Amino acid sequence: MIKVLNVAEKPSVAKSVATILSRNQLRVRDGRSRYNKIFEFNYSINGQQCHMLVTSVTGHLMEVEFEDRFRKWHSCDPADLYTAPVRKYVPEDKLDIKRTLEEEARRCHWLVLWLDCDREGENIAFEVMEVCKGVNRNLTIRRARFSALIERDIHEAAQNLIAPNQWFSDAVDARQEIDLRIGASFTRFQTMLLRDRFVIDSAQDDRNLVLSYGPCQFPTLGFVVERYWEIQSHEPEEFWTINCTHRSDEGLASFSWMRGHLFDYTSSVILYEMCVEEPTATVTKVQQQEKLKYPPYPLSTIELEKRASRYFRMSSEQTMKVAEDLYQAGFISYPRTETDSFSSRTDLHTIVQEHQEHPVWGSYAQRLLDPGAGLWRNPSNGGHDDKAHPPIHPTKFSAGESRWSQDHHVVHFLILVSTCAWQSFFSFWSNLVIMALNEFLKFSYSHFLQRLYELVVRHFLACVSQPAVGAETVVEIDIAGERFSASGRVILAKNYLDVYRFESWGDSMIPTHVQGQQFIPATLTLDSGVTRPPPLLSEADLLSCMDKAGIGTDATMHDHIKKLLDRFYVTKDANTRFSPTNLGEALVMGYDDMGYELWKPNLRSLMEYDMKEVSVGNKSKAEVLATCLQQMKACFLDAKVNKVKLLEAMAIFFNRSDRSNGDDSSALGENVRPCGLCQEANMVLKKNRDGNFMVGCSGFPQCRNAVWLPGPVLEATITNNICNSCTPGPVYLIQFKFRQLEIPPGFNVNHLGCIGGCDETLRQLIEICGTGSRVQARGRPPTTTPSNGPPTTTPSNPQRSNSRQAPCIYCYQTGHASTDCPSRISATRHVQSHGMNQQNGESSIPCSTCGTPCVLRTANTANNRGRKFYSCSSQACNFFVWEDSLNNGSAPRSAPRQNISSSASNPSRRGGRGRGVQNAGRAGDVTFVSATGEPISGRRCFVCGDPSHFANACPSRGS
DNA sequence: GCAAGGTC
Repeated sequence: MIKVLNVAEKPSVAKSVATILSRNQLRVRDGRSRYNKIFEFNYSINGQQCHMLVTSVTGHLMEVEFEDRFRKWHSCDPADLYTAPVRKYVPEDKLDIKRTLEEEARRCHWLVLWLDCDREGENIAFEVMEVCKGVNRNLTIRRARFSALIERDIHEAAQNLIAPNQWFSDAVDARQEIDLRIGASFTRFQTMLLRDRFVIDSAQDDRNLVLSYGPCQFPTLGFVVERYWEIQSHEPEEFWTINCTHRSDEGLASFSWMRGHLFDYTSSVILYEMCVEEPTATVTKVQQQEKLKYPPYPLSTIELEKRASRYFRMSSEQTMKVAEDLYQAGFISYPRTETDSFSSRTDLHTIVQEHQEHPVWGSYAQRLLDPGAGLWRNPSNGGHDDKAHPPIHPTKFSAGESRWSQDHHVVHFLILVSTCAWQSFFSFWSNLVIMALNEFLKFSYSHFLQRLYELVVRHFLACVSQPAVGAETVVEIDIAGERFSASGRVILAKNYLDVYRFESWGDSMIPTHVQGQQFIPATLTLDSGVTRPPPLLSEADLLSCMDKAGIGTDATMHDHIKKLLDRFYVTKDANTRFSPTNLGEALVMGYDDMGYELWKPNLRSLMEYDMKEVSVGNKSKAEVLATCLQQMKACFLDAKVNKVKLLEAMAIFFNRSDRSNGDDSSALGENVRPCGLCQEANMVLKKNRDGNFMVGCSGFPQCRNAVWLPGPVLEATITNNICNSCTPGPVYLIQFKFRQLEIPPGFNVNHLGCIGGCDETLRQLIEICGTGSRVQARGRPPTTTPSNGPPTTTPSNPQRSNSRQAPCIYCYQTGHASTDCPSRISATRHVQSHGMNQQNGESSIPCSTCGTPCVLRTANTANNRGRKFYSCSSQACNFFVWEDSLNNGSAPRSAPRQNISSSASNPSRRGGRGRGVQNAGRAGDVTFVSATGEPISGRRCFVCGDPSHFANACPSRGS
C-alpha cells in the first residue's frame, strides 16, 4: 500500500481534510509539535489504495534572514543590506514541526500538499517540499487544489492532484526578500540617524527606540498623516443656500434648493430676492417609487473588522483576537478570509436551523425557514473568493449571555495570566481588589465574545434575507425659476433590518402634494453655512484605504495598524479616529521633503504588480529582484544624501539631544544683507522650526528685525548676485524654489529674488499665499522651544499659533465669528475716512490688523488678473482686501471664489449649515413672506441698505 | 533591535 504524507497549512484544515476523506473513520496521534496532530486512515486515490497520514504546519515553516555577519546593526552600512546574502531557514519555534515532517516523510512514498490555494500557500508548499525532500529524495510530490473545505471539493481535489506552481512560490520569495532588505535598511538608517539626535518624548527610553520603516506600515502611516494635513489646510468657506417650507393640514414639508449651495453671496441674494418677489410655489413633479435597501454581502475579515469597529468600537486587533478565540472554540468559521460569497454547495438552511431556538433571534430564524413568510433570499455575491475559506459564518449554536463566561476556556486563561501578573506586581493589593478586577476582565472579555458572535450570526441571517422595502416620494417645486425638492419615505417591509439591528433606515413623512398645485411657502430663508474639513480617519476608514491600495492582507492589516500605535507613530482617540504623533508626522514630512513617495501606497502597488507578473510567468523572480532592489538601493542612497531633510523635519517637533554630535546643522545661516534696523549685525537666511524660511537679524534677540518669506518656498539658496537698487547693501539675491502646487498659475517654480523690498514676485506671493501656508497645511504647534529660535518682531500668522481652532474666514484671526469680523468694518471705515488716493502703491490707510500703511496693488494671477487690492505694506502681515469688495460693501476676500460648487464632487467642500439661523439676518429683514405673498417687513437692498431698491438694481454695483 | 506573511 502506498503511504501518503498529506500536509495542510494549519491544524484545522488537516483535521477537516482527514475527517472528510476518512468519513470520520480515523486515528489521531501526536506529532512532535503539540498543536500539529497526525491523522491516519486508508483512502483510495484514483483506484490506488493508500495509507494516508494527514498533518499540518502553522503557516510559514521558514523565515528569510541575513547571514549572521550582517545581522548586527553596526556590522555594515545599511546600504549593504541590498546585496548582503540572505538565507531561508526554519526558526527555533518551528523545529518541532520540521522534525515531524522529516520523520513521517522518510516512511512515505508520496507527499500531497494541502496548503491554502493562494500565493503564500504555494510558497509554504515549497518550504514543506524542501524539508521533506531533504530526507527522502524519492518522494512523489503532488498538490491538492480545493476551493472550500466541503466534502465534494476535498474528494475532487484528492482525485485530481496537480503539480505545485513554482511561479506562485517565486513571487512570494521575491516579496519576502524585498520586504526584508527595504525594511531592514531603512529601519536601521532612520533609527541610527534620528534616535540619538533628538529627545523623542513619546518613548520611555529613547535609546532603545526603534524607528521602523516597512513597505506596509509607512503607507498606512501616510494615510493618517495625509488626512491630518488635509484637515489642517482646510480653509473654511462660507456658502449660502435657500430653504423653504410648506405647511399643510398633514404637516410640514421642508424643501431644499436643488442648486445645493452657492459660494457667492451676491448671486445667492439676487436669486433669493427673485424668490421673495414671486414667492408662489408650483409643484412640478411628484414621483413615487419603490426603493430597496439590500442586506450586506457575506462577511469577510476586513468587513468584520470594519463593522466591529463601527458598531462596537473594537480595534481591528481586538476583533481578530476575539474572532480567533471564537473560531478555536468552534463557534464561527475561519476568521481570515477574503471570500464574500457563499459557494452554491454550502448548506445555508442547516446553519439557520441551528438558531431557531435562540431566545433573541430564534423567531427570526424560524420566519426565514418558513416558505410561507417569503423572507428567504439566496445571499448576494460580493465578488471576492480566496478559494480557501468560506465567508465568516456561525458554525455552532450558542445561546450566549451567561454561558460565555462559564464555558469558554480563553476567559479562564486570561484571568489566570492576569492574576499572576497583578499579584506579582501589586502584592500589597488585597485579594478583594484583584477579584474585582478579574470579574471586570471576565465580564469585558465575555462581552466582546458575545458581541462579535452576535454580529457574525445576525450578519449571516441578514445575508439570507429579503431586502428592506420602502416607498419613496420626491416632490419638486418651482419658485421664480428656482427649483426645490423634498422627499419622504415609508418603510413597507423591514425584512433583514429586523435582525440586523446595526443598520437603520428611517421613516420620514412628507405631506401629499399633487402636480400643478400652487402654494405660498410658510418660510423662505437665505441661510448660510461654512465648509468643514473631513474628519480624521477612523479605523474602518483606514482599513478601507489599505484594502483599496492593496496594503497588507486580510490577516495582517490589523497588525500594521497596531504597529503604528506601538511605534508611537499614531494615536487613536475614543472615537477610534487616528492622528499622527509628532514622530509620525516628522518622518513622513522628512521623506516628503526629499520628494520621495516612500510614505505613499504606490511603492507597494508597484511591487504587487511585479509579484503578479512573476506569479503568471511574465517575469522571472531574479529579474524582479534585480530591478526592484536596484531602484530601492538608489532611492536609499539618495535618502542618505538628503538626510538633512529628515533632520530638519524632526527639528520642527523635537529638541536636539545632548547625545547629538551636531554634525548635521543645515547649510542655512549665511549673510543676506546688513541689518538696516540695528545697523550692527547681519541679516541671515534661516529656516525656523515650523519649516518656514525667513531672513532675520543675527543680533536677535536684541534686534528683532525679520523678513518672512512666502509659505510655498521649498528651497532657498543665497547666491553671489547683488541687488542693484536696494539699500543698505549689499543685498545678496536668493535663489528660490517654490512648491508647484502651492503657488498660483503664472508664477515660476524657480525664482531669483531679492528680500530688500524691490521684488514684486515675492511680495505678491506673500500677499496671496501668506508666509506659512505650508505650516497651516501640515504643522502643529511645536511641543518644545529651542533656545535659538527665530526673531519674532511681527505677529506671526494667527492660524499657525492656533491651528486647531477655526479662524475667521475673512481675516484668519481666531476669537470671533466671520460675521463679526472687525476687519470688514475697519477696512471700509479706513477707506472712507482717509479719502484714499487709489493709485497703485499710494495710500496712507493703516492696516486694520497691524496698523502699518496699506498699499493699493494689482493682482496678476490667472483668476484675478487686473483686479485691485489693498495690502499691508509690512511683509510680515497677511492683511489684504479686494478693492471692489470695499466699494460694494460686501465682505473682503482672501482668495478667489468659485461661484457654484458641487459639494458632492469636491470633498474639501463638504460642509454643514452651521450658522443658518444667525445669518438669515444678513439677507435683510425679508426672511418671511405673508400668506398673500407680500414680504412682512423691511425690504431693502442687501448691498447698500437702501429700502428703495433690491441688490440686483443697486447703483453701487453698476451694470 | 529591522519587514511582511503565514499560524497556534
